[in-house]
Amino acid sequence: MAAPHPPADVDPRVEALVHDLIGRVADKWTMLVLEILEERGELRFTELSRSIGTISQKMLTQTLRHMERDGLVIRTVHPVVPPKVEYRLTALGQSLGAAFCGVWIWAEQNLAAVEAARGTFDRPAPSGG
Amino acid sequence: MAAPHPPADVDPRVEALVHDLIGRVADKWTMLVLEILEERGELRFTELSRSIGTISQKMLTQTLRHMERDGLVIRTVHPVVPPKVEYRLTALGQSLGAAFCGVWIWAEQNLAAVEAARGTFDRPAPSGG
DNA sequence: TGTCACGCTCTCCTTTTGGTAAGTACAAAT
DNA sequence: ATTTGTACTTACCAAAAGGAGAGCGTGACA
Repeated sequence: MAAPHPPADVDPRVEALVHDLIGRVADKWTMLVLEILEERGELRFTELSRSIGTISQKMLTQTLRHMERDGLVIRTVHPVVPPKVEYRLTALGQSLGAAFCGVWIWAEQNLAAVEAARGTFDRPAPSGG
Repeated sequence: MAAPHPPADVDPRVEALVHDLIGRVADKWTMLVLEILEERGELRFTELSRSIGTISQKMLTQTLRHMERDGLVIRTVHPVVPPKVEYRLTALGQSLGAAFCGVWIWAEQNLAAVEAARGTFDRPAPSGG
């Protein structure tokens, strides 16, 4: 009998690596960049920056570098002045975007439920008085 | 016609809330707890702690409290001594676990690809010399 | 009497995260 | 000569994350 959901890791080394990878990839900024690039195709640095809205240059650069290193995005530098650099997803990046799709959908569908739960939790304990 | 992947948010407020929720829920420890509770059902605090292995008491408590607040886990306190507290997923927690399933699978399937990409990226730039 | 177990909670400390602001290179426009 | 625009990079600083370890309450057990 297999586990119902995650295909049970037989190898603990693999499990550790997967956990590590998840920790790296399940990052707020990474997920945002992934989503935007998936929707809009190829974008320049500042376009990306404006699309996200709240990210600092530093974090965007850092996030994009990590994603490039992990093989999720392709960085194309056009040797012009002023500089022009474009980013787009690799096939790997697209597949990760697709994998996260379920989480986006979950978040959209269950936003109200989470907020309701928080409301209940935060309310001063009704101790039947 | 729906968008191919993430069902395009019409409402920017919803989008912002979703981003916030994602940021909260796509946390390393949350994902680990979710996975373990999904696989093993109801567990006590120390069982959970041992299952994860590398988490500190402080972080486990904190993670579980957040998850409880968000309606992802149920915390059952048995009034015995020494204390006995059990945690299990709510339906909401289970659905989130299912949503993350795709990400676990992606990580398992693409671990090698990511490592290969890193190797290439980290290698001293081959400048055709 | 003393120890142990459990599930915290608290304090102290280090590491990491992330924002702001300034600097850089250079061509075209003014 | 000065300004503008792009895509960074660096230095500095504040806040948050997160680990280590002590303390707590208390009943069973030695």
